[in-house]
Amino acid sequence: MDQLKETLKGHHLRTTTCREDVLSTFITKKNALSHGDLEGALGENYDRVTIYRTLKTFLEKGIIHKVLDDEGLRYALCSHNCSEEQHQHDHIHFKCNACGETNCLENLSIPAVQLPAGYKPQNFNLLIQGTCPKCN
Amino acid sequence: MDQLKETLKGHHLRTTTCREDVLSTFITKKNALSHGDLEGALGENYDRVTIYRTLKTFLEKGIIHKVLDDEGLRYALCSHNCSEEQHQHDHIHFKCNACGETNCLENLSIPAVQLPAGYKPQNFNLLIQGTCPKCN
DNA sequence: AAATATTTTGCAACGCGGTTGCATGTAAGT
DNA sequence: ACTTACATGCAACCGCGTTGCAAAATATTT
Repeated sequence: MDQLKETLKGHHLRTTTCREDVLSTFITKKNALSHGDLEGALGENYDRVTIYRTLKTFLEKGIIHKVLDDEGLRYALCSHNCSEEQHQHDHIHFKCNACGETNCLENLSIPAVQLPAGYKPQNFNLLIQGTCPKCN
Repeated sequence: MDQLKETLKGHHLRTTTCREDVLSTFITKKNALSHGDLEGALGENYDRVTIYRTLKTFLEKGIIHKVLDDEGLRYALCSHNCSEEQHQHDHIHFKCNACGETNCLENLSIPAVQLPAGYKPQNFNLLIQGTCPKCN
């Protein structure tokens, strides 16, 4: 059975060509994508709104996660298989100021931070900006 | 001489009532503010556009900085006197999921992260979400 | 294989956040 | 007080994202 269909079914989603194409785009381009990126790649075939809705359902089902950015929202594949119930919440992303790409740094964990008394942290989001290996 | 006027002059800005009021709002409310927050507080007196432009100039002059958020852009006062040339770039912000407030954690420094080879970091932005002391 | 129930898509329209152009008003230097 | 340079208000506009609804596609049942 097709890999894409399998992933969609695993998250209790009907397989449609739009969902397959969006998922496929996330897999081949590995960096974080904005709605505009996807519209640029697939906009000929699908309506803007459909892409928005696809992103929304993928978010809800735990297939992708939001990526914080200083200039707009992006999305990236969840590494460990997240589901609707359980979600891996800590992320480190690196944004290259030269090429503009944002990538997840999967294997890093966020070091402990000494919070002042009374603060109860639930999840962490670290955005590091600089120059990536390709642009050095 | 007035504190507000002095700060504005220090950053080479003309003193206008709008700038004084926006700056004053940032000082009294201590948390990060969105444009909407400011419009709610001062909207009777000033045009939306003027508030946008005030935020933009404050950003450029180093009086405030952007605060990343999962649902929209906010701004907060720069702690150490930043200027147009020099800017303190590392920030830790805590967003309370209960009351919705976002605050800068000024005295913390971001712990070192072991980046893969080739990545050259320039600045760090850490967003921690959870529950703040007031909402515990 | 055909019929049904359910979900997804496309289209149009809308709302919100933010920006730009331009004429008027205001602050600061002489 | 006069002048110059900058700041404001207004109107219009753009882009991102959402919603309602009818038509199309998917999955399920017989």
